[in-house]
Amino acid sequence: MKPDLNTVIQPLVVGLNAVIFAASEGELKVLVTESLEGGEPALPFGPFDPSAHRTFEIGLREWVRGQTGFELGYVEQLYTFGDRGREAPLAALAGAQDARVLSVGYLGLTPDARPLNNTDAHWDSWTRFFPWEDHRCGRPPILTKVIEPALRSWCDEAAAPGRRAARFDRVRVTFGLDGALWNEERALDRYELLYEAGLVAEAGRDRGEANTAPDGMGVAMASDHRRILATALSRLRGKIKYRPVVFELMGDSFTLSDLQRVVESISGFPLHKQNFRRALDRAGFVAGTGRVESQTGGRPAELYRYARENMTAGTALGLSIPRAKES
Amino acid sequence: MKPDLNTVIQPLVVGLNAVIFAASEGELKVLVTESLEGGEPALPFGPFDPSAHRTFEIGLREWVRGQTGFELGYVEQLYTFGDRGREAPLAALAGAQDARVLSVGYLGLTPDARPLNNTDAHWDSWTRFFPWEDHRCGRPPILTKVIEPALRSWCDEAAAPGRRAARFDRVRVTFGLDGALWNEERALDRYELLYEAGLVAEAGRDRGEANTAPDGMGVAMASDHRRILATALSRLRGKIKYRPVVFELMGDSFTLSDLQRVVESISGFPLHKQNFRRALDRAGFVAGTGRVESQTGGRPAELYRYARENMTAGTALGLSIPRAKES
DNA sequence: CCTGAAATGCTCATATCGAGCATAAGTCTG
DNA sequence: CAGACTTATGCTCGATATGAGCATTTCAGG
Repeated sequence: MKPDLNTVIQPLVVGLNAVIFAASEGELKVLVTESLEGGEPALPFGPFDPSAHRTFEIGLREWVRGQTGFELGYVEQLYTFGDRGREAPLAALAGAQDARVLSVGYLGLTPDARPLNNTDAHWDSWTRFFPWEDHRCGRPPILTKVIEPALRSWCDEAAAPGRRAARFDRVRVTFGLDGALWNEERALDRYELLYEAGLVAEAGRDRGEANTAPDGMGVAMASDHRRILATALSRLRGKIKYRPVVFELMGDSFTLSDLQRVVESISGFPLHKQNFRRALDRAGFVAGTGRVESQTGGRPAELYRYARENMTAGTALGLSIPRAKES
Repeated sequence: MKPDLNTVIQPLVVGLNAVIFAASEGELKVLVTESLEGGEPALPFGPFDPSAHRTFEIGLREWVRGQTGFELGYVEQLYTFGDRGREAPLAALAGAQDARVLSVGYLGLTPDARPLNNTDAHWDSWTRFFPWEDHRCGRPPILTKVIEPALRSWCDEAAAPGRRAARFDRVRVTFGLDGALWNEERALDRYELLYEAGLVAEAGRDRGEANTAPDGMGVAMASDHRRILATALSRLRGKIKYRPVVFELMGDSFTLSDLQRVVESISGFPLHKQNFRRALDRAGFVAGTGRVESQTGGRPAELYRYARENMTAGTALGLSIPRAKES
């Protein structure tokens, strides 16, 4: 159990992958770049330069500032991805075919999706990549029409009856079939299951086989970037429930409906408006500014701001997400 | 925003640090090794060999199996630690002074703390490293007598009044002073704050300065291992609330009091026995076996087992932790 | 001025939580 | 061997939170 470090100095490439979220017009957007060869959109990737950066986080912030000109608010490490096989496209691109690529994934939040200059990156709604995760207007048809039947037959493909049952149980819980509840935080599990079942384009691509993914299963991303994005979405969906991180996505002042729309866009579910407000009220997260926003189409809404000063009271630290009835 | 991988091929050393928890006699134990030079206990460290292991997790499981002879149940990635400065002790030991050491921290759970053969590792209660985190017999005296006064004067040391207030707010929330609640999941925040305030021995050591830590502040660990352990404890404390991971620490059958003692040992708080049982009941986590355990000192307790089959029902996936009244 | 749209205020049944009382079934002690 | 002690287990009760929906307010536009 003694460290034996000499044996592990190897060609390793370490980079940072950032999932940077912003909100604009009540939609959660993610920063993606379309420039990579192969035509697949990718997450921004930044080299980690050990000699220049004392910590990952400092490296990330600096690189984002340099590339996009804006400052990241909240930053959190997601996961370190190091499976063999994931590196092929990137390593080849860098002329380092034999290197193993590790990437440390980070989640970053920033208040507004300001236009980006001098880059090939742009803001894109996450729903483009995970259409089955957006239940704001009811259960997405793709779930019922395509995914469920495909997953059920994937279960039946398993050889042993025991494995069939195990597969089905997993499908049942992750996708909320047959009475189980859909848990929005399981976005990563769902993506991984779809990948295993060959229902997303990356599955065939990574094995060098034909694409078995049905239409409408969202846009594939380079390397394992869609998995990283799913990790970020799952993390964010969980996090907003016990930390007031949504406010990192809001501007200085916002209406409660704005805030609700952003939370709905994150969680992928419609919320019960009155109960959402009651929960906000109880938590003391927001304070009215007195000013109003009149461009609402109805009664003007009061503008609120994040009540940072109340945050130290520290009873409840998260948002409650009171789901509205289905559909 | 294009990847520029050539610049990042550098002397990087990547290893795995495992925080392996087990429960014995109702106490949460962690696997530590005392063999490193310097005399400080350390977490088990395993090299990550990219050519041998397809994924981190496979590498970790194999290495733990080889070193200790037991199988890890639940495994979860914690965090990737890569701050400059953390590597000095390890890198020097490996004769690679100029290398940057990254380590991917993992949390592993295993049912029983079986004796270890052929290693210098042993099981140790986590309370040895974080005495201020154990509130099972009331608020630890060290908090009131040593930590609180020291932190308050650390706040006063700040130059600007604004910084003083900011420091104090942070102390207040993390340590639950002046009406704020103690949140057991903030174990990492508390350790980091104590480190910043120079109240743990690692703080002075890492800066090459004199030790300013008071007595009774727990045992220091090599490198940043105590921080990694704090990360693991925080993660585990959070996790048991929304995933039934405690059962990975229990044997095949156990009494409800056994289970409660383990949860109390993890969370560091006494639980309300009846409410704990009610919550277990509602969740359907356990099923009676009919057998009883008579060595309880009182009325014999029924032996229960983890009801894995109910887990797929999937309404509530975590344990509720009904705290008992303070002291 | 009337109507539609959204914001905001309030009520009610139900589920959950924290706390404590009561009873059961063993061991230990004199 | 009875009574004390210890731990397990069952049950109740009030306070609080949650899900759902009704009612009212306040604007823009015709």
